[in-house]
Amino acid sequence: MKQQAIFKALADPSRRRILKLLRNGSKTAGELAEAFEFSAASLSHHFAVLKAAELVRTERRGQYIVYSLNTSVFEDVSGLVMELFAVREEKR
Amino acid sequence: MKQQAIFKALADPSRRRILKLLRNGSKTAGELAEAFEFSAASLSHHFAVLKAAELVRTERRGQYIVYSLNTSVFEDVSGLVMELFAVREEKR
DNA sequence: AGTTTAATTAGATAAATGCCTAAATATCTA
DNA sequence: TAGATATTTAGGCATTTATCTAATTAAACT
Repeated sequence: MKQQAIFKALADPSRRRILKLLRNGSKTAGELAEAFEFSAASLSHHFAVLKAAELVRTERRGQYIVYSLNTSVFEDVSGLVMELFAVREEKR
Repeated sequence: MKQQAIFKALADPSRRRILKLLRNGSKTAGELAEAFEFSAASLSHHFAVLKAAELVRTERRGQYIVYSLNTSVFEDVSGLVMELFAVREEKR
Protein backbone atom coordinates (compact mmCIF):
# COMPACT_ATOMS: atom_id res chain seq x y z
CA MET A 1 0.00 0.00 0.00
CA LYS A 2 1.40 3.33 -1.04
CA GLN A 3 0.34 5.56 1.79
CA GLN A 4 1.93 8.73 0.51
CA ALA A 5 0.63 8.22 -3.01
CA ILE A 6 -2.86 7.69 -1.65
CA PHE A 7 -2.97 10.83 0.45
CA LYS A 8 -1.40 12.86 -2.31
CA ALA A 9 -3.93 11.60 -4.81
CA LEU A 10 -6.83 12.49 -2.53
CA ALA A 11 -5.54 16.02 -1.96
CA ASP A 12 -6.82 17.28 -5.29
CA PRO A 13 -10.53 18.07 -5.63
CA SER A 14 -10.71 17.04 -9.27
CA ARG A 15 -9.30 13.66 -8.45
CA ARG A 16 -11.78 13.19 -5.64
CA ARG A 17 -14.48 14.10 -8.07
CA ILE A 18 -13.23 11.45 -10.49
CA LEU A 19 -13.47 8.86 -7.75
CA LYS A 20 -17.02 9.89 -7.00
CA LEU A 21 -17.94 9.65 -10.66
CA LEU A 22 -16.67 6.10 -10.64
CA ARG A 23 -18.66 5.00 -7.59
CA ASN A 24 -21.53 3.79 -9.68
CA GLY A 25 -19.59 1.99 -12.31
CA SER A 26 -16.69 2.14 -14.71
CA LYS A 27 -16.32 4.89 -17.24
CA THR A 28 -14.04 5.54 -20.15
CA ALA A 29 -11.53 8.36 -20.01
CA GLY A 30 -13.69 10.25 -22.47
CA GLU A 31 -16.85 9.84 -20.45
CA LEU A 32 -15.08 11.12 -17.38
CA ALA A 33 -13.67 14.00 -19.38
CA GLU A 34 -17.16 15.21 -20.17
CA ALA A 35 -17.60 16.14 -16.53
CA PHE A 36 -14.60 18.47 -16.62
CA GLU A 37 -13.47 21.47 -18.54
CA PHE A 38 -9.85 20.46 -18.55
CA SER A 39 -8.02 19.26 -21.58
CA ALA A 40 -7.93 15.50 -22.04
CA ALA A 41 -4.22 15.67 -21.33
CA SER A 42 -4.74 17.20 -17.90
CA LEU A 43 -7.33 14.62 -17.05
CA SER A 44 -4.99 11.92 -18.15
CA HIS A 45 -2.43 13.25 -15.73
CA HIS A 46 -4.94 12.99 -12.90
CA PHE A 47 -5.76 9.44 -13.90
CA ALA A 48 -2.08 8.59 -13.69
CA VAL A 49 -1.90 9.94 -10.14
CA LEU A 50 -4.96 7.94 -9.10
CA LYS A 51 -3.50 4.88 -10.73
CA ALA A 52 -0.16 5.28 -9.00
CA ALA A 53 -2.09 5.28 -5.73
CA GLU A 54 -3.95 2.22 -6.94
CA LEU A 55 -7.23 3.98 -6.28
CA VAL A 56 -8.41 3.16 -9.78
CA ARG A 57 -7.79 0.34 -12.19
CA THR A 58 -7.77 0.45 -15.96
CA GLU A 59 -8.61 -1.90 -18.71
CA ARG A 60 -8.41 -1.32 -22.40
CA ARG A 61 -11.60 -2.06 -24.27
CA GLY A 62 -10.90 -1.64 -27.95
CA GLN A 63 -10.23 2.01 -28.59
CA TYR A 64 -11.29 2.99 -25.13
CA ILE A 65 -9.65 2.82 -21.78
CA VAL A 66 -12.05 2.03 -19.00
CA TYR A 67 -11.45 3.28 -15.49
CA SER A 68 -12.97 1.76 -12.40
CA LEU A 69 -12.74 2.26 -8.67
CA ASN A 70 -10.40 -0.09 -6.93
CA THR A 71 -12.63 -0.62 -3.95
CA SER A 72 -10.18 -2.98 -2.31
CA VAL A 73 -8.03 0.03 -1.42
CA PHE A 74 -10.94 1.47 0.44
CA GLU A 75 -10.06 -0.57 3.48
CA ASP A 76 -6.50 0.64 3.27
CA VAL A 77 -7.62 4.24 3.21
CA SER A 78 -10.01 3.75 6.09
CA GLY A 79 -7.25 2.07 8.02
CA LEU A 80 -4.91 4.97 7.41
CA VAL A 81 -7.46 7.43 8.68
CA MET A 82 -8.17 5.33 11.74
CA GLU A 83 -4.49 5.16 12.41
CA LEU A 84 -4.18 8.91 12.39
CA PHE A 85 -6.77 9.44 15.06
CA ALA A 86 -7.08 6.28 17.09
CA VAL A 87 -5.46 6.30 20.48
CA ARG A 88 -2.71 3.75 20.34
CA GLU A 89 -3.33 0.52 22.18
CA GLU A 90 -1.25 -0.33 25.19
CA LYS A 91 1.62 -2.65 24.55
CA ARG A 92 1.14 -5.90 26.31
CA MET B 1 -16.10 21.24 7.69
CA LYS B 2 -13.32 22.29 5.38
CA GLN B 3 -13.01 19.32 3.12
CA GLN B 4 -10.24 20.68 0.93
CA ALA B 5 -8.23 21.94 3.88
CA ILE B 6 -8.50 18.54 5.52
CA PHE B 7 -7.29 16.55 2.53
CA LYS B 8 -4.53 19.04 1.83
CA ALA B 9 -3.37 18.88 5.42
CA LEU B 10 -3.24 15.09 5.36
CA ALA B 11 -1.21 15.03 2.15
CA ASP B 12 2.05 15.82 3.90
CA PRO B 13 3.84 13.05 5.78
CA SER B 14 5.24 15.35 8.45
CA ARG B 15 1.78 16.60 9.24
CA ARG B 16 0.44 13.07 9.49
CA ARG B 17 3.30 12.33 11.83
CA ILE B 18 2.35 15.30 13.99
CA LEU B 19 -1.19 13.95 14.26
CA LYS B 20 0.13 10.57 15.31
CA LEU B 21 2.34 12.15 17.94
CA LEU B 22 -0.74 13.81 19.36
CA ARG B 23 -2.83 10.65 19.56
CA ASN B 24 -1.79 9.97 23.10
CA GLY B 25 -2.10 13.44 24.48
CA SER B 26 -1.38 17.09 23.95
CA LYS B 27 2.10 18.38 23.39
CA THR B 28 3.67 21.80 23.21
CA ALA B 29 5.07 23.06 19.93
CA GLY B 30 8.54 22.56 21.34
CA GLU B 31 7.89 18.97 22.38
CA LEU B 32 6.60 18.19 18.93
CA ALA B 33 9.58 19.91 17.38
CA GLU B 34 11.93 17.50 19.12
CA ALA B 35 10.64 14.73 16.89
CA PHE B 36 11.67 16.61 13.76
CA GLU B 37 14.80 18.05 12.30
CA PHE B 38 13.05 21.00 10.77
CA SER B 39 13.38 24.52 12.03
CA ALA B 40 10.75 25.62 14.52
CA ALA B 41 9.46 28.00 11.88
CA SER B 42 8.78 25.20 9.42
CA LEU B 43 7.02 23.19 12.06
CA SER B 44 4.95 26.20 12.92
CA HIS B 45 3.87 26.39 9.32
CA HIS B 46 2.70 22.79 9.46
CA PHE B 47 0.79 23.50 12.65
CA ALA B 48 -0.97 26.33 10.89
CA VAL B 49 -2.07 24.03 8.08
CA LEU B 50 -3.38 21.46 10.55
CA LYS B 51 -5.17 24.17 12.43
CA ALA B 52 -6.76 25.58 9.30
CA ALA B 53 -8.16 22.11 8.70
CA GLU B 54 -9.29 22.03 12.31
CA LEU B 55 -7.45 18.79 12.81
CA VAL B 56 -5.73 20.19 15.87
CA ARG B 57 -6.65 22.71 18.49
CA THR B 58 -4.37 25.01 20.41
CA GLU B 59 -4.34 26.52 23.80
CA ARG B 60 -1.78 28.84 25.28
CA ARG B 61 -0.37 27.71 28.58
CA GLY B 62 1.91 30.43 29.83
CA GLN B 63 4.88 30.61 27.55
CA TYR B 64 3.90 27.47 25.75
CA ILE B 65 1.36 26.69 23.15
CA VAL B 66 -0.22 23.31 23.58
CA TYR B 67 -1.47 21.36 20.61
CA SER B 68 -4.02 18.59 20.78
CA LEU B 69 -5.89 16.38 18.36
CA ASN B 70 -9.34 17.57 17.50
CA THR B 71 -10.89 14.14 17.52
CA SER B 72 -14.30 15.49 16.64
CA VAL B 73 -13.08 15.98 13.07
CA PHE B 74 -12.31 12.32 12.91
CA GLU B 75 -15.91 11.56 12.03
CA ASP B 76 -15.81 14.17 9.32
CA VAL B 77 -12.72 12.63 7.80
CA SER B 78 -14.14 9.13 7.98
CA GLY B 79 -17.29 10.40 6.36
CA LEU B 80 -15.34 11.98 3.54
CA VAL B 81 -13.52 8.75 2.85
CA MET B 82 -16.73 6.76 2.92
CA GLU B 83 -18.23 9.22 0.51
CA LEU B 84 -15.43 8.71 -1.95
CA PHE B 85 -15.90 4.99 -2.19
CA ALA B 86 -19.41 4.12 -1.13
CA VAL B 87 -21.82 3.27 -3.89
CA ARG B 88 -24.42 5.96 -3.84
CA GLU B 89 -27.81 4.99 -2.52
CA GLU B 90 -30.76 4.90 -4.83
CA LYS B 91 -32.90 7.97 -4.73
CA ARG B 92 -36.30 7.18 -3.40
C1' DA C 1 -2.38 1.29 -46.20
C1' DG C 2 -4.48 5.72 -44.77
C1' DT C 3 -7.71 8.29 -41.87
C1' DT C 4 -10.29 8.97 -37.79
C1' DT C 5 -11.05 8.59 -32.91
C1' DA C 6 -9.39 7.85 -28.05
C1' DA C 7 -6.06 8.46 -24.98
C1' DT C 8 -1.29 9.20 -23.25
C1' DT C 9 3.33 11.33 -23.20
C1' DA C 10 6.49 15.32 -23.82
C1' DG C 11 7.74 19.82 -22.93
C1' DA C 12 6.72 24.42 -21.24
C1' DT C 13 4.95 27.60 -17.73
C1' DA C 14 2.55 29.64 -13.70
C1' DA C 15 1.15 28.79 -9.12
C1' DA C 16 1.52 26.36 -4.81
C1' DT C 17 4.30 24.09 -1.32
C1' DG C 18 7.97 23.29 1.93
C1' DC C 19 11.93 24.73 3.66
C1' DC C 20 15.19 28.25 5.50
C1' DT C 21 16.91 32.57 8.23
C1' DA C 22 15.73 36.78 10.38
C1' DA C 23 12.47 39.55 12.70
C1' DA C 24 8.44 40.05 15.63
C1' DT C 25 5.33 38.82 19.52
C1' DA C 26 4.14 36.90 23.99
C1' DT C 27 5.21 35.31 28.43
C1' DC C 28 8.13 34.50 32.33
C1' DT C 29 11.70 35.72 35.65
C1' DA C 30 15.30 38.22 37.74
C1' DT D 1 12.06 46.95 33.02
C1' DA D 2 15.56 44.00 30.79
C1' DG D 3 16.76 39.49 29.32
C1' DA D 4 15.66 34.79 28.27
C1' DT D 5 12.62 31.35 26.27
C1' DA D 6 8.79 29.73 23.21
C1' DT D 7 6.50 30.39 19.22
C1' DT D 8 4.78 32.69 15.08
C1' DT D 9 5.20 35.78 11.06
C1' DA D 10 7.70 37.73 7.08
C1' DG D 11 10.40 37.27 3.12
C1' DG D 12 13.05 34.52 -0.03
C1' DC D 13 14.30 30.40 -2.74
C1' DA D 14 13.99 25.67 -4.76
C1' DT D 15 10.95 21.96 -5.84
C1' DT D 16 6.59 20.11 -7.01
C1' DT D 17 2.09 20.41 -9.03
C1' DA D 18 -1.55 21.50 -12.32
C1' DT D 19 -2.38 23.09 -16.44
C1' DC D 20 -1.80 23.88 -21.45
C1' DT D 21 -0.59 22.75 -26.55
C1' DA D 22 1.72 19.70 -29.61
C1' DA D 23 3.31 15.23 -30.67
C1' DT D 24 2.78 10.23 -30.14
C1' DT D 25 0.62 5.68 -29.62
C1' DA D 26 -3.19 2.43 -30.28
C1' DA D 27 -7.17 0.64 -32.21
C1' DA D 28 -11.07 0.92 -35.61
C1' DC D 29 -12.96 1.62 -40.10
C1' DT D 30 -13.02 2.15 -44.70
